[in-house]
Amino acid sequence: MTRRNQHLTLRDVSEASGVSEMTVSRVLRNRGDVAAKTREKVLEAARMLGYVPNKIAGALASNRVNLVAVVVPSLSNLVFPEMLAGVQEVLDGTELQPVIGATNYDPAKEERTLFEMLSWRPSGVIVAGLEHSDASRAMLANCGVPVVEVMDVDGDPVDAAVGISHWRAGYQVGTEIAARRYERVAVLGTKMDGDHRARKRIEGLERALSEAGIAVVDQMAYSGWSGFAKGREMTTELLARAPDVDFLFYTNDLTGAGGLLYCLEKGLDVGGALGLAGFNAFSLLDGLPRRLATVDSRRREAGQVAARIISGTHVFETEDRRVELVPTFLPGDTMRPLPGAETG
Amino acid sequence: MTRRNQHLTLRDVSEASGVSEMTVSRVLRNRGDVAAKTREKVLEAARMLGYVPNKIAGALASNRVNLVAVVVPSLSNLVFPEMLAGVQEVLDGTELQPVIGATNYDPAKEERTLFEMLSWRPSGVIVAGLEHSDASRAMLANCGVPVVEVMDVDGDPVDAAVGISHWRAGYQVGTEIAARRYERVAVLGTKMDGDHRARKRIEGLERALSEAGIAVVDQMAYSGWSGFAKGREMTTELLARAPDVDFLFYTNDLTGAGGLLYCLEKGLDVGGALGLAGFNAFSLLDGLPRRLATVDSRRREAGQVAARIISGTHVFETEDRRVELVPTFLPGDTMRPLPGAETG
DNA sequence: TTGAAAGCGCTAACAC
DNA sequence: GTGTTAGCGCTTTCAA
Repeated sequence: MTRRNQHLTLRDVSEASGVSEMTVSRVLRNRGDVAAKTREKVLEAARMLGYVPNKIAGALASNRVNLVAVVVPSLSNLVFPEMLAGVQEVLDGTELQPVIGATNYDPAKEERTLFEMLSWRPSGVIVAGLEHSDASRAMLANCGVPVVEVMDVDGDPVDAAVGISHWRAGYQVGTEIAARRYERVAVLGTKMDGDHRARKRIEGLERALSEAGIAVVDQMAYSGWSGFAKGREMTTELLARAPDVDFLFYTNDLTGAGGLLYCLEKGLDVGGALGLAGFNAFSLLDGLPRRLATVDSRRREAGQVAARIISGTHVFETEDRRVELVPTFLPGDTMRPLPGAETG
Repeated sequence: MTRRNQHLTLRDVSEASGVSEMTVSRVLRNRGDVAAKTREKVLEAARMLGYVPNKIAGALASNRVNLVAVVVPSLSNLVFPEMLAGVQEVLDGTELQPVIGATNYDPAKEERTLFEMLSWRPSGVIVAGLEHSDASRAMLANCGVPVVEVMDVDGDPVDAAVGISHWRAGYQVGTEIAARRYERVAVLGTKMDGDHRARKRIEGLERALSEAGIAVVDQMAYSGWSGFAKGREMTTELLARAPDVDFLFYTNDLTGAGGLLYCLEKGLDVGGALGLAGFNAFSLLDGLPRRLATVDSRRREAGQVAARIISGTHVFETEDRRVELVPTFLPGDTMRPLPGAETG
């Protein structure tokens, strides 16, 4: 063996089939006109040998890479896999392939991941959020391919942006709370610096409440991972120190569900005197004892649209390459009815 | 502009710094001896220009690719992101980068994804499960890099395998059920053909039960996505048609949690006359009204070990390149105590 | 310590 | 319809 490595090359297929490398290449890419008989010979040889093309060489020669870089903070938070599912769904109908990287909510890690991915010269970049380091923004601005910032539109996109406005979603929840005459609202959120979307939701909520003359009477943040237990803990603690609150807004459905379970156990009048709301509309949670009020943040669609933008099949309606999706408020069973609404 | 594309090349950096391309390359890779002054000039020029190296050309020239292909059935099922977290955690300490692909539990899609990924000549492959099409197995066997099949060891690995034995995990649950004198067990599982691990758990469970002379009195499978609602539905239906069952085994914690909530609402004697168990030990669910009996399937560790195998830092104890992790049974509060056990 | 030449495996462009 | 030639941007190798 004098071969540099164990991989087969076009040349091997060429020799095995008695067809020139170039024609072999054409067959394997379904390009140009190749005689049916030649094609057969080539495919047969390739199959027999178990030839796997070398995309690296192909990409270098053609200056085309069918990879789309997708950068998310985390895969453990379900919202990101759900967005990715939307991306994959759309890209599956194209030649493009997603390459996924996680940053752990760390801007420096994001910067490194982007650099690494851009050095593979992808055909597009999808990145969660609008907040990035200056260096990251510079890379994105200069990478020469479409860049879509997803799951948020509150800010200044480098190129395109797709998602809901978390600020407005929070604002809407605030108006719904106010309309239902809740008056002493507490916010149970996250301590994570990197979670800009949760922060924006809270800001929107606070604005709506303050416009309605309602106070946020208490606020609590946790660090670490979201789960039922965290929602329980926070709720226990919060109700202990502010027993007169009448509404609990959780920035996340999972902690909200934990809080809901806790409140039900304690026999609190959930959906009546005490209102509860989460955020994200995780379908996983359908089937809780009560449907938690929540907001569908439309992350799957965000992924779909982002993928369409990258693949060039999206038509922008506005000229600023921003696609604002409309979040859906779902009152569930944990907020009292609007005053004046009919009751069955 | 006569440039083919907008990307900067080593040559640009070379010209800007007045240093040969070769030396620029050395500086940018921290290779060989370069005078401190030269190094400075080069780094300065690269930074000023915003040079991003072209890994495609680099990989072709060096025949080295720092990518690890990771192929999983789904990202929506939390077990896979959790395994991926383990992979990422370990690879973060190396030069290697994971590239993730999802197959949607479809062997044909898996085959295509593997082919696609292998054509990028990764340094290693991590793939979930031991069941693959013949073509997939052939590709894996011949790809010339380490291949780790994760999250299962019941079968014949192509190369290395890391994970728990789902059969034995199921068997263990069965012995725990038998030891607690439950006698009429029902299994609530999945219809998905591709979910071999769930199937193996059920088989192990059935074996343990039959050895103990216990019948599986009913079985039910759902299709589609796992969530609380599915657990509720199945439980409702099952208890209607087999009201005398005394144990419900769910192949999945999420459906198990739905069932648990349902049974509690109905006032059933959960943890006493009626036993319940799920599988996977999702920490997200800590904080349910009762801790659901479950089994930790150690998927994060599986990812970690797989990544260590790929990066060459794992030392095998046996010679068959199989690492069997031991699942942990967690009785929670939904199974009655062992007979003869002390009660507080 | 630095540079020049050759070539990685493929495809674009053009010739036949 | 098929083959030939050149070269993608980098790294390996060897020479200075």
